Amino acid sequence: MLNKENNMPLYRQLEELIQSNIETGVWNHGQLIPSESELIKQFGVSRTTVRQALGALVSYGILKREQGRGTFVAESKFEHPLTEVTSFTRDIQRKGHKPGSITLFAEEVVPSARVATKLELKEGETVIRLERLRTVDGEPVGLHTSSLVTSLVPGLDIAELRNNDVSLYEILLSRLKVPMSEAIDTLEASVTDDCRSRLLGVPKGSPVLRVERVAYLTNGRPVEHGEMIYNAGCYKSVIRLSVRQRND
Amino acid sequence: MLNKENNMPLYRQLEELIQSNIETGVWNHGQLIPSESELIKQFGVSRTTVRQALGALVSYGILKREQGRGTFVAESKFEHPLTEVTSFTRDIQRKGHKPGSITLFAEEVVPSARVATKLELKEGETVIRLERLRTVDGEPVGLHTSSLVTSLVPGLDIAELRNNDVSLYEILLSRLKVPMSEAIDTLEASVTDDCRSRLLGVPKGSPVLRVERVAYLTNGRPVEHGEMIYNAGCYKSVIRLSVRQRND
DNA sequence: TAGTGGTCTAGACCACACT
DNA sequence: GTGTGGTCTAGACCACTAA
Repeated sequence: MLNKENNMPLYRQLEELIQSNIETGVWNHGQLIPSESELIKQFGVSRTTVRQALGALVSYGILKREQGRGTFVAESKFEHPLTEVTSFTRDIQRKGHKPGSITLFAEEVVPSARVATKLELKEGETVIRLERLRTVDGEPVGLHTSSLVTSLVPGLDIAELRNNDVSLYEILLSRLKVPMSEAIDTLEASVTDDCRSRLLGVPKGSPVLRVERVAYLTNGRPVEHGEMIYNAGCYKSVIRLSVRQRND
Repeated sequence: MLNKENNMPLYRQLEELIQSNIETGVWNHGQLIPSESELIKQFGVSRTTVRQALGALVSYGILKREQGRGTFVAESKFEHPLTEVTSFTRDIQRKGHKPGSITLFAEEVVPSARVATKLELKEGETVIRLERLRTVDGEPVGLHTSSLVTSLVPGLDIAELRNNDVSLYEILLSRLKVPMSEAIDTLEASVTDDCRSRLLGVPKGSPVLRVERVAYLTNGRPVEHGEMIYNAGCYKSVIRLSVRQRND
């Protein structure tokens, strides 16, 4: 089951194993999973390791713990813990629809002042700019513009980005030397201009959800600036928030 | 420093102590804090306990750990980890502005079918409905409608809610017997209808950010349904997302 | 009363950063 | 090499749930 020689820590392996048991339906939503002591026996690891794996899955909203009762697979209500950065492709697939993409632009360019500031770029630094029309089941729903700091994604092939079937995030995560750690999204309501109305196939001035994103590496460097514009009728953003008990 | 007789677990006490050291400026943003072994000596607890406290603060975005270097107070870039439910009042105050509220409606009512479904109510159950116009520095920016499950907030005084200076979340957190654990927000772009345009002082059909929220107790019961409508020009929603490293 | 998760201890070895 | 955080073990006692 678990492999101590593997590079991946035991708790991480256990985490994925439990998650795959849920995804493949071995354990169903709302059901009790084996107790900590059973998992200890079954996988031959210590309680700390088991609890580290369970704790991570609880924080993702995949499991729920109840003292004295046991650990349960969370109800599907909390199935999509979208406090993680997700790829549009995966997100739409998970909802049972077919994501699509039409690349409008993919070049190495000098960024606008706004993007350069957000990405903390020095004079003369360039970005790889990718503009795509995103579709769901063939219908246009949004416009994505990504600017990647060229120097942080060495060897990224622009021709590869033009391929309409690639997931930008999967390429990014596999290519980056320093891993990505987090992103700040700013969401606001807006209305379409002339050009975007035509691309999205809606009347000029239609409401859209505009999301601006800056993604950071674990060393704190910004690596991507993104702008996502979604047709209001087609796309909502769902976020799971935690309530921190305060004593102040 | 830490009190073993206290009801609050040691790691939780340590967590608050570290946080207060940051808030009072004992440790500054970007600075190194004492190492784990120093904290062990200083507070007379085990490494597990120290790491549990530090781990929580890291997950809140308050601390950053770097292997081989140490643990740092996060830069202010990530100071506001808005993957937590926040009160409008606190949120605006933190940005250095003056929040305000005008109560439009506060009564115990039979909820709409939509709200009853979201709150998983049985036939005949009532909610306490609170409608407020929210202001920042005196200007109207949003409309908040909250429906609280009456049976879960016993002793909640409706007259108290009419007071324009109360923070609903502070009242809720202090009154609930079962603590609140999380909320699901759904954000979308929309446009104002006639009535809302007048209240917000914008032309009919102006873009607004519409947020629908369902808040849950730790036992999984929904306790609040909220609808927040913000003037697009005045309010953006900022979210910090984590990137989960996947190996699939 | 038996079993569960919640907290805590005192160790151990490793990978990594700095000097 | 020394010190840091990352992972892991083998215990312990407690609070809570359910039979």
